[in-house]
Amino acid sequence: MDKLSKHPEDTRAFAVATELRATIGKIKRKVAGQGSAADLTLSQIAVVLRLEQDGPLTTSGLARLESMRPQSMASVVSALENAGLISGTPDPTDGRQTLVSLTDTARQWLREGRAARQDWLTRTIETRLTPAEQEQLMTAIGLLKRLAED
Amino acid sequence: MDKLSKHPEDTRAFAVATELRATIGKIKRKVAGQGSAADLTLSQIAVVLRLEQDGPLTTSGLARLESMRPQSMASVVSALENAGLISGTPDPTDGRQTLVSLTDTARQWLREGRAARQDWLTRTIETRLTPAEQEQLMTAIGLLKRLAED
DNA sequence: CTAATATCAGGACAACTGATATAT
DNA sequence: CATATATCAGTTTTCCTGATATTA
Repeated sequence: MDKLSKHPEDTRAFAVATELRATIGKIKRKVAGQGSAADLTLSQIAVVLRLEQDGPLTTSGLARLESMRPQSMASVVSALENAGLISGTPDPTDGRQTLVSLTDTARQWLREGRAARQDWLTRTIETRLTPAEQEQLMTAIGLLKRLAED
Repeated sequence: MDKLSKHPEDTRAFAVATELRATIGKIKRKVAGQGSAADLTLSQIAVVLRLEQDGPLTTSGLARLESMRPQSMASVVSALENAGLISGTPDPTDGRQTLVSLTDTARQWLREGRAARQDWLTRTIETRLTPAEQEQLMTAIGLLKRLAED
């Protein structure tokens, strides 16, 4: 086979990957630099969102789903617990596990989008992108999620 | 005005922002976890790309363009210098400044996409997205860049 | 005994802030 | 003197690895 010779698709994917890497880095810095939504980190927001979609999970389960070590997830979870957004209850059938779930505070926060107007990223998406472009971006986020799986 | 009442667009932008935050965090961890392209960090790749597009720049100029402190950019620049991808020459007209530019090695690296086939992100984009989806993603990256400016 | 979960301890990295020296 | 650049030093944040206890 000539798998080692140049393929146009290869270079295209490389260009997309390179641009993506550079842009993700910059956005992440921007977001971290601003106060951001209710002062949650990217990982913390990911956990809240995950619990909303999938229901109660253990720390290890969350770690697997978010491509993170259980020890790292533990600190994210404890930060959210201190913020009153999640609470853990021991699993009655398995003494090792602690099931983590959203508090009513967290659900209300999500439902009302309370932090939306103070959130730099939300404001920027609102002001710099047309509604059509916002939908385009949401579709692309679906593609990014696919890349992040496995 | 009723700017404080609920606007459907607000919640939509907030949803996009929340999904984007969560997904960016996960992708960044994935990319950092794998070896990645020639073992450059996201910031380092952003700098190489920036120099390719805009030509030689000072450390402070790069910091401004990438939304980073000059001190932080300095360490990125020195890492790239050690890797032989950029070189700095003192500005003859302004003794304070050092102009940073790409080496031939870096240009060749970009031109050939040499690291493409060992690069996790490139491989994943190739295998998990159709060519049409890759173009869709590239378009969305343009939108993300717009968000990251200013 | 093996596997999975949680947790404690220490470390690496990339960004930050503050302070200082130098050149314009 | 005011401004801009570069750099030194210390800190924070987020994630990592390694080791240990506990439960299934």
